[in-house]
Amino acid sequence: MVDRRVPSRLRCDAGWDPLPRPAPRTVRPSMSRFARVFAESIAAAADLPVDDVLGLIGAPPKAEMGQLAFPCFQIAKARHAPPPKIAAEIAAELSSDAPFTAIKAFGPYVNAFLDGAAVARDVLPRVLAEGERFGRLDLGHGEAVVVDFSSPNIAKSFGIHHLRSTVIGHALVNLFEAAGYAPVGINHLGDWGTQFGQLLAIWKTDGDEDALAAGGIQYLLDLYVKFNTKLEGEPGLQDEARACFKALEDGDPEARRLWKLFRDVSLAEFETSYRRLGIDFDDMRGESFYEDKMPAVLDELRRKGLLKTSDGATVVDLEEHGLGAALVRKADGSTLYLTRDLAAAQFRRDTYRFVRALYVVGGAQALHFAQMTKVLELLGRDWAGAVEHVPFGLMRFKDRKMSTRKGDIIPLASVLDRAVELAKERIVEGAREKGLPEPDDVDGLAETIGIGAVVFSDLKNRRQRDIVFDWDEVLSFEGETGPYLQYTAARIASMEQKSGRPITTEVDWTVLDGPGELALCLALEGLSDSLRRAVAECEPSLVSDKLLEIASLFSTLYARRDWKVVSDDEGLTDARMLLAHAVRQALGNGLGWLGIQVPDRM
RNA sequence: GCACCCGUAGCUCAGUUGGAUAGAGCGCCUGCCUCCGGAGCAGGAGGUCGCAGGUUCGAAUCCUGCCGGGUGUACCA
Repeated sequence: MVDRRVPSRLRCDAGWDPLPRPAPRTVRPSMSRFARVFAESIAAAADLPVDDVLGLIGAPPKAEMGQLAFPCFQIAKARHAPPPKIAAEIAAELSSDAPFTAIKAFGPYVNAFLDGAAVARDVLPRVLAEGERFGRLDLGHGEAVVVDFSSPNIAKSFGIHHLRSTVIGHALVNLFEAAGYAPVGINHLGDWGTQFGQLLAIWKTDGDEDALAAGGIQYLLDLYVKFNTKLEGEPGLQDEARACFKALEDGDPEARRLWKLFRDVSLAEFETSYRRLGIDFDDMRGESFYEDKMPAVLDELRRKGLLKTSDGATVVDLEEHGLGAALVRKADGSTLYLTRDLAAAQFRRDTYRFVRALYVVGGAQALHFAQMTKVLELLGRDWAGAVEHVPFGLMRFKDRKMSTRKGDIIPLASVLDRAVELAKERIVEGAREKGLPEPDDVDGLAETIGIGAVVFSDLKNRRQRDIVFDWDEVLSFEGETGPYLQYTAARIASMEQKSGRPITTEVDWTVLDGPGELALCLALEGLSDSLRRAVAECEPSLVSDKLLEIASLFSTLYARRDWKVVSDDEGLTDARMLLAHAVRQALGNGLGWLGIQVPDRM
């Protein structure tokens, strides 16, 4: 079975070096187009390569110090002069033409002040024109990237611990799509393996098809727990399980029938959760699909002299690479998940011709993927470097230790249900308090908001961190949460409806030259850069951060007494409405990439 | 033992391709609904960036060694 999250207990004497990472995906953390203009003029003034300058440009700590900064320490050192002196000299040579209003030295830095009107005139029409395409990139040129994610075990319930792989993987699929790749979302279902034998073994004594039909996956889970309980007093049961799995492998009709039944029952429940999360896989092959493709892999390994026998088992010795021994066949002749993953990797390569193959799987399995990549390398696959484990931290639980063997899991559905329930209460309450009519589709809205909260609570964290599951945090709608972002967008949608004026770019840009508007336009401009970094690092939280920044900057403006979007001044209204609309567009696009819907009211 | 991940405010986390006085959210305290939706906004208190060295004009960021937590380390997946 392939449950990617279940801890493994392989043994390996030596440690291992992480494989060299594939070539860097990006060259520079490119900045806005304005940074480039700034860099070009500095490069000319100081006689330096533009790219070197661009790499050094950053943002000053405060808005009063401008929007772009160039530190002079390095050239000062090369030219044996004090940095402030160099900065002053460069600043003196630069003219502050548009889009800059001023360029001046601040100690050892040369800082540029951008013209808010010029920035707005540049950014906002693009947002309007590009609409849903705003922020997207063409880094991938339509090349295929396969993303293996979620990959739950059949016959076990879909727990909260599956959330991480599922939402991170889903976000990555969308992010790669937005960056111009052709992603293929793959759900590598754990529908094969020795644990199926356990289920079949306990079924013999305790199985009941009516109960299965009624209880669904919960019943299978109960059986699984029952097996483990019974095993303690009856060790022979393990052999029985092995025999059952053997029968399944050999095509015993009754075993196959039951296996298919278990599979269908489980899939039905998984589909419900996937549908709620808006996830649609491109490829749902289970491990069973690769059964007949493993002999070819083993054959090739043997032909290339990579196999060794060790204690009856067949292994690829990776000791010299610090990766221990990779087991590809057990002493009893049956295969392991490494063997299946090797067959699957080859199949994916043949089928999709990917340029990157991602595995969104917990960090606990780093060794497995390192071994897999190394074996592919030894087999001479020139695409081995494209195989990439995208690890994420463990989900732990606040109060208690969770044990799948005892059936002690929090079903994902119950977390979603609770979030949706709270969202519904909030909507109804909110409508009453504000004297607004209750929305037509309260349940649909609650679903969008509740699920948005759960999904974002995961995606705002950097992938590799372990996260502690905390109901209060996952179900929070305030602060840095999905509902906060949705709410910001919903308020704007509501204004657009009320104003009744069409969004236009025929506006007086000078009314948008305040520091708040400028910061906001630069944040909007930065959305695609967050996307660039997110796909380079397989890190959705980079987009989450940018969205929070955009929403927060807009909310600050919005809350000001002296800053109303809709006013008697039609010119001002049109300009601010365009800005607000751009914010809504950016939030909608970014949240969409993260797999979160945006309602137009809440 | 060895390897990998993590260690930043009371809590949850940004910041980690070296750059200016280390930033948010939650919680706590103070304000803000005659005015576009308060799921919001503003302000305050709160920090030896795990510890100790080192490199550097400059270190939360890079290097070394420790400490703490997590994970992995051959017939489960």
